[in-house]
Amino acid sequence: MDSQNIPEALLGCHLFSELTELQLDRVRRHSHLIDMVEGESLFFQGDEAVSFYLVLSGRIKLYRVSPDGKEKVVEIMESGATFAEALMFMDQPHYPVTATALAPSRVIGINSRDFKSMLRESIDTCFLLLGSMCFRLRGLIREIDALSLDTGTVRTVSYLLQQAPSDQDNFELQVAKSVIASRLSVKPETFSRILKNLHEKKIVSIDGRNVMIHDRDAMVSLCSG
Amino acid sequence: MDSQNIPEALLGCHLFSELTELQLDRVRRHSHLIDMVEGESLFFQGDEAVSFYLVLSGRIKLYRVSPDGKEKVVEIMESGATFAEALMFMDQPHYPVTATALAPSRVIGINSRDFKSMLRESIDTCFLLLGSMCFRLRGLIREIDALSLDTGTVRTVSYLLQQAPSDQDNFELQVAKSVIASRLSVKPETFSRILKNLHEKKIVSIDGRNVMIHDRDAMVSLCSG
DNA sequence: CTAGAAAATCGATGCAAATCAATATTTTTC
DNA sequence: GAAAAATATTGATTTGCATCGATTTTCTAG
Repeated sequence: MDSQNIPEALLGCHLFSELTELQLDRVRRHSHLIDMVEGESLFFQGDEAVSFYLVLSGRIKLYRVSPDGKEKVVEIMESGATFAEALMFMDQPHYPVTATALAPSRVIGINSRDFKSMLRESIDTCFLLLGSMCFRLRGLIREIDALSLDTGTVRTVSYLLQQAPSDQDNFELQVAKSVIASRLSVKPETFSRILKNLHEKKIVSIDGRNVMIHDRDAMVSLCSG
Repeated sequence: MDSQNIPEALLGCHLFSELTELQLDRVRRHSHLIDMVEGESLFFQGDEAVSFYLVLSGRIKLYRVSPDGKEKVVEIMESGATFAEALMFMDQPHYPVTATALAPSRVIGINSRDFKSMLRESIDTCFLLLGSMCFRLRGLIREIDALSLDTGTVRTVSYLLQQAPSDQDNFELQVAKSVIASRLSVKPETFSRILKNLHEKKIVSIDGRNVMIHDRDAMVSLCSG
């Protein structure tokens, strides 16, 4: 894929849906395609934020590292998702997280400065961006809720329910358990024990990355008290 | 204060600083002044979000209630702050928190729908709003950090440092300890014990709502590992 | 296919914070 | 200024999760 194809990829993305052909072309000229191998990092926490990103394929984990080296996965971005676009509006933007590929991935990097100047000509896109930031805010509030009011088990069950296709009880974990554990703010050992416990209670079956939900009702009731 | 004075109050607020006289006037016509007594609620979690708010005086706590009735204070809004403005950009906006006055308070409620339509004519205000949402996002990420990586003691010390005027070691807690405890996601009992512990270590003195910082360095080093 | 590395699991133990229960203190109200 | 109500503190106990160390299982590269 050469950069001529970037506009097509952009077309599929909500955020660019209100742009004119001319504007899209301008975005394209200030974008670059990046192929990443597993383990490769797009940027590190604290780096100056010059671009934001759209995931075309693969999976990128966004995580924070505390002063004493502990890491916490904030989010796992999949195909179609954009990230770091909110930073455009900060005075001195620095990435608040590190972005590392969990699998071979392809992303488009878009120059923030240029995109921002273009935003001035598309109030509709501005509104889309506001909408997506609002959505993200809501997600973070939920996360805070979960961290302060729920136990690790409840967070785990919510995660499984969220991952499970609503009409199917059998599915595969898309990322390593240790990554999920970090995402849920529990240690891998604890995560393992929680899954074992759910297994013993015949609520789910776990076989490697394969998950089988046996008792959805029990899971739902676990989440709501 | 009658509603003629609303524009003046608005002028002091960052969010309205880029509006023309005409636009400000339009905001005024779709705003209403609300006086609240302590304990009165502006809206409840789940209510349809028709307005956003600017605090003129007093103090408003924003908190979430879990299905089993536990409550968690997300934020305490003080004079000059706006809140719920992000919701404007949601499809079916419902307040994600309950807003209750902690003291007699005066707020301005601004109709979201109207303000949003006006935003279309002020891209600068749009950008301000994007900036403030970005700022809020950053705050929430920090909060998640603190909840998943820090202990209650660290969160407490951070809070005290944040509340303390930088040039003064003596200050007063502005809200009830139980509210602060909820804000920090610890039980009141635990908060009390943490303060006692800090006192025993001669790091702070606590006398009722009066706080005296003795060892700022110790506090800073507690926060960074 | 196999060796080495990485990830996941398991058992034992320790610690932070919640819970339950009782008392003390401050604030409000008449 | 006393009684009532709301807040805050203290003590004893339990719970959830982290930690550490040791295996076992799964992945991956040669």
